Amino acid sequence: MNDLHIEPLPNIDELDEKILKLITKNARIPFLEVARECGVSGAAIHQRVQRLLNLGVVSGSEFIVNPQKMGYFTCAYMGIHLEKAKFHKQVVAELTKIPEVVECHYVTGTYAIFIKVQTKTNKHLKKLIDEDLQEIEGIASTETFISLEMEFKRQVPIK
Amino acid sequence: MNDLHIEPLPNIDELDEKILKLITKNARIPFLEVARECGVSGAAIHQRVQRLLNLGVVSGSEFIVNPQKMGYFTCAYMGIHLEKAKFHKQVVAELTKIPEVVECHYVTGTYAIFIKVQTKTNKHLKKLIDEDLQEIEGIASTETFISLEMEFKRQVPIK
DNA sequence: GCTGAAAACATGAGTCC
DNA sequence: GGACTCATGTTTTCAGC
Repeated sequence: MNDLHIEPLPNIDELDEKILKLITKNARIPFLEVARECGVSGAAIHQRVQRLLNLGVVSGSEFIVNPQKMGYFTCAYMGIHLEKAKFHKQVVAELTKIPEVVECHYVTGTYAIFIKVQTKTNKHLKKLIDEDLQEIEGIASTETFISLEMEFKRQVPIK
Repeated sequence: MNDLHIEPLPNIDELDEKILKLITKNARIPFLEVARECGVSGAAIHQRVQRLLNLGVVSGSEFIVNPQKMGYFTCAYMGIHLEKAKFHKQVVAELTKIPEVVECHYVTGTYAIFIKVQTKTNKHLKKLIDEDLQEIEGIASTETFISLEMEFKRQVPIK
């Protein structure tokens, strides 16, 4: 995001929506199955998906890892206070280097930065806070909200 | 999660890790390509992925929608205070019905519930707060952190 | 922007260590 | 148990409309 232009939204027709609904639930669904549902050829689906990728409407596909099965049992959100706003960029650069930080947002309000972390245990989280986060130059303080359970997670509504 | 047992972690060997690294970045990568990278047959990859699915190590696959391209320009995190803890379940049930609420966590600390919302505009967010959230029985108050920019997002580290 | 056909790939069954 | 081969159906590409 190096410019402030507002680009017009891509035209998404009903066929695109139908395709999106299917492929956002299962990235490896056979395109022929999508094609049959939509009453067009498999190649048409392939072209549409390619177009949606080119437009940036979909940014790719992922297999979703279950953190718990990988031994990451603690999930937490953290609000970060900075000493000065100008530290923002370098703090984000440092946060990027910590693999347990899985999400990072520039926010307004009480905090300057908001992150999501996944650690193996609560002890691991404590270590991350004390040894990694508090050592980053520019971070004044942090506040932690431990997620005891993720109730649900989904994507933006498609019409 | 209806029981409190701690299950042993699945055994993930180096081949599994190599596979995970590839398919979590691109769910539609040809398994034969993965196979070539790993020096095994395509069927072996297919079997391994199937096993990882059965074990729950991966919970499926998704094409990732870019909210901005769908006209959802405002992203916010919200902390929710409840009048009483016992309202928890019914509040979550109500939140589930609001499609703009894309994530919902049961948390400890300042808030009882923590959510992520995607709305088209700030005005849409205001409307959501005033007309939807504040109307839910059991919600005492909410606090909003608007994300001005998502700096990064990734999955749990795979070794 | 869609179709149809050909080459590359995914998937499942059966087989061999 | 885990990987291989083979057969069938799917994805992907591209010429043609």
